[in-house]
Amino acid sequence: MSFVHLFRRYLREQGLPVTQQREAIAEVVFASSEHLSVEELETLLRERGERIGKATIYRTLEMLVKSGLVEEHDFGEGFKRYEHLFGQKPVREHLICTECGKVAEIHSPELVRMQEEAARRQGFQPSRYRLQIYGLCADCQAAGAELRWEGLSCPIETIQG
Amino acid sequence: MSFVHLFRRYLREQGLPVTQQREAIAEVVFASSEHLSVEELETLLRERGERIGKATIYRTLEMLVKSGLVEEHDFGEGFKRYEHLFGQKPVREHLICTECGKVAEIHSPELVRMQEEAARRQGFQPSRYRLQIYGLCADCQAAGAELRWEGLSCPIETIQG
DNA sequence: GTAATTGCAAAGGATTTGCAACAGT
DNA sequence: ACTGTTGCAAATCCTTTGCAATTAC
Repeated sequence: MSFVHLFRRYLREQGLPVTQQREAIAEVVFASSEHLSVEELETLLRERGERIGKATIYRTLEMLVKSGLVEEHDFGEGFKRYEHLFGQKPVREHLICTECGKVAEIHSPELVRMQEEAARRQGFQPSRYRLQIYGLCADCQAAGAELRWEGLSCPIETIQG
Repeated sequence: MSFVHLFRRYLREQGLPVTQQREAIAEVVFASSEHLSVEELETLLRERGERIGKATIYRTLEMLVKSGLVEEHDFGEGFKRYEHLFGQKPVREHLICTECGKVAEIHSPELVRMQEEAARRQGFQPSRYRLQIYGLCADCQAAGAELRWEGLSCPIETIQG
């Protein structure tokens, strides 16, 4: 696993021990292309025969995030999810279906460029960003779901126009 | 407070009682142009002489969000913040300083348009969105702060291609 | 009057922390 | 050897929930 190697390098640079647990956690995180919750991570580790305490998982994820190799997400589920930044999809733009909870990704370099510009225009030096678009996925639209504005009509045009 | 009126209307439409507590909470939320936490909201209410339980605050905020008049934010602080959607700034694009925690806003209609397009291109019907850009604000740059990539060099260019 | 809300305190769920035993350098 | 980690359980933080007393309609 070449990405695990990057984490090992990071640990050494920081003078921190490279432990079995840290390697196992990094391997599972880098092997998955999903947005993993701590719960899911624990299950995957157990399936691999590793029995690692939750505290260690949290502590290692914190390091992975600090190292810049992994990113933390919050999709409003009440817990965090983690995703490594290497390999297939260097994307952090998410489409979140308010009906079924499915998360899809967008990849739009122009969007990224425009965001950076907008930030710089305000004297801000951007390092990373996160875009979440809520709405209905194609399937739920087909299934006849309605956007949930239970209240006053308040579509995107009104709010953001 | 004209916005409180909208909330009253929403409650009546839903056949729900308009209580003193609900009005007081709505007044404070609509009177502020900040991103309020429940803690802050409670303090503001107490300063106004209102003594309202946290449970009621949470329950009322849930309704305000459902009504479409208020939006919930999560800046990764471990708790939520709430912001009403009317009045001054119809914006939900945030610049978050990783050094001092300050939150600034962007307003960029082209960005909004481009995001909607990107979503629609994938068959997604967007309703609302949220953009968070992390980095250094102008002040912290001036104060000599460095972007906190404590680990491997991993700037925005590398990650986002 | 009736049905819904309030507020307290207790429960809940995710994450963190203290500390003795243990592993990495 | 020495410093830092692990893992458990307890603690913590935000948020939700149960229920008797209260309020809106």
